[in-house]
Amino acid sequence: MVRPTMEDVALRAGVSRALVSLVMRGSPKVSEMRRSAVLKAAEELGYSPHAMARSLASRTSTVLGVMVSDLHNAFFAEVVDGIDEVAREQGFDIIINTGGRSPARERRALESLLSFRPAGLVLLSPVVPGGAIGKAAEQLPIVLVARSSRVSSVDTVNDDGEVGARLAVEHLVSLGHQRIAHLDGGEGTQAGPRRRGYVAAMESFGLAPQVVPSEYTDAAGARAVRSLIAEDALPTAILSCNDFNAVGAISALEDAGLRVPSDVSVVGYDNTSLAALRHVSLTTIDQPRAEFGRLAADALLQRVRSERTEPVRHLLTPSLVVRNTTAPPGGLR
Amino acid sequence: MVRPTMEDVALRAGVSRALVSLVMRGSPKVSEMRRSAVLKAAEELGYSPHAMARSLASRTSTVLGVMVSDLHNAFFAEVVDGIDEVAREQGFDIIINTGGRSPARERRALESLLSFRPAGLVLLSPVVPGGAIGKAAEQLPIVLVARSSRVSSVDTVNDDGEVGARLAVEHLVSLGHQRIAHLDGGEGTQAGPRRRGYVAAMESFGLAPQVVPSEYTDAAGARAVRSLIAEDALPTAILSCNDFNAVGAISALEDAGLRVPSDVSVVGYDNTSLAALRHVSLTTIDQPRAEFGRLAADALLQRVRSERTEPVRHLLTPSLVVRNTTAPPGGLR
DNA sequence: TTACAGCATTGGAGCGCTCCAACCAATAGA
DNA sequence: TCTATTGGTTGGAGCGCTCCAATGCTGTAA
Repeated sequence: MVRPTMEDVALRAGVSRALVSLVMRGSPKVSEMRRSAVLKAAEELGYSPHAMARSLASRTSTVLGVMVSDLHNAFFAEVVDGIDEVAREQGFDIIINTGGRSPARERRALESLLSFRPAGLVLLSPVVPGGAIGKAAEQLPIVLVARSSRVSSVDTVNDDGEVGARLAVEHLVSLGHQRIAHLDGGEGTQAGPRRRGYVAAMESFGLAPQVVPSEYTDAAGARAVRSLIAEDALPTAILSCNDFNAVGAISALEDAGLRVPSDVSVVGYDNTSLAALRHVSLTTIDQPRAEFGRLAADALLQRVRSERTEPVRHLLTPSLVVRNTTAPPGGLR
Repeated sequence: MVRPTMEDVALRAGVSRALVSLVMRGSPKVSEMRRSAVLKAAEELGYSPHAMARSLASRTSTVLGVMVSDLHNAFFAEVVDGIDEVAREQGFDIIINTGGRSPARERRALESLLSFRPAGLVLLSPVVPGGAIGKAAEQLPIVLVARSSRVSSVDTVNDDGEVGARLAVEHLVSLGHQRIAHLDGGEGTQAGPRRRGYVAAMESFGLAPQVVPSEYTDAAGARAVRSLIAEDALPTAILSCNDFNAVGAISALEDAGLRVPSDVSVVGYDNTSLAALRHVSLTTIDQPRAEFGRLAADALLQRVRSERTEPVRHLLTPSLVVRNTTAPPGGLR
């Protein structure tokens, strides 16, 4: 249960502690003979450097902290993959902590992450108030993903929800739809841009927008569709605020004896793994998630290396993924 | 960008560094007067303790490392929730790292986690060879979740796949099914117990087991069903190795013009959020995931506090969740 | 009065490492 | 021959903290 230290390795290799340190950091000014002797001793003892002592002594860190607001959402997993890829390439490690969607828990996660004095922090769709982020940003570089900020010391990476919604509308219009409703995400992150993009796109085609209040869950999607049916206001196509909502909408449509896509077309948003299941096969808007992560890590590392001080605002363009829930409206066939 | 140290707080509060340390650790032997003076100074300076320096000096850690083999799988998110809950209660923090399902990456993640010298480690369904785990177990307490081990210094928490499979078979038999096939998980973790439980349960009812090779994906489930149809060997009920496989199976059945559950019943395994979607509404086997996490954290903390040395092997009992993909076989109605 | 607890407080050593100035050949230049 | 130069190596200080033995106090018993 007790790990060997540099001192032990030095003793065994018959050199000084400082020399072991040089070898461990891959310094070029060590003779081949000593280097191999040190490496051998380290191997035999099962030595590996103590990251904390190292970071304490060097007053630097090779760790990037990542706070994931919700581990249950696979969206973030892919962003983390992107971050990890870039961090690894540049010799950084990442540690993750989760906020469980609750501001209090998130705050604690942030504190915990900060107590490790990482080189920088990526916050994935955080729900803590902006003030807390601004305060943390005084201590280290911070990048926000899927959340905007006006703080100039903070970089942001987001998808362009307006473009995504427009893509969906254009797709539906090109299929011949004119009555297209939007099941709105309400307070949810990114619901605003998606709604605005939908309304703008509809108006640009001279069509009347129909925004239906809803939420980011399948139950909410189903509820919204039932209310549309009850009011006899069912359109020929639906643009949901996300994939879960879309799946709920589809199931309510089917319950009502309607068929997707022959009677009603449905488009989701996010291209979650759910959408790709053949049983669902949902037409949806894809966001380049891994790219989010890569750009976030790049931006962060630039700040860490003090290569840049002006903020960066990445706005990535989403793309349309056509599957089997969209078709021309029934009347046109 | 520079955080204040204990020295700064001590200076401002007009006390010694050691006294600040006592206050920060909530020692009872500090006069109320000094305590509030220190707290006030800390507050004003925005001081928070340096976790690494603390752990270096105290030769202890209040951090638990968690390695998640696959962040994309929501299964682990709930286990992490359970770990987090218990750790927090007992004054520990957790840091997460991910192995991305690849042994090489996982090894690196393990190294990275170890370099922080955490008090202990929870490995969620790791794919690294047992040797690496055993070696790490010489350095700190380790608990394995969703993976078994014979190493006596390692605790394990698993679900009883045999019981789960039996529950599914019993449910189907009670509905009147006699021809029940199992779409097998092959090499996947926990596929073995599930298969054994299925075979044993079938035999205990005097029924002939029908094990069909498959995998833990929806595409594999669909493929397996198509091959059953092609061979004219379709049973009246299917027990899939997991939920994804089940959803794939359902979609292939529907493609073939069969209806679920009136023509064929399908049971999944894992009770993922997918299964709960109304569009899917899958009968499945639920594992107490958060409980996995809680037990794992408890076991780990016992070891950390040296309260126990003999290994613990938790085997949790799963339960059946009946939804809308199972019904009596068509012939009986 | 002295002695002795008991309590709050403090300085110093040390955790495992990095960094720096100093050092020591061995070789090169004059 | 003497002085520089260079490449390799080393001891010591110090990162922010904890822990411990020692210190100064007050209050109480002898």
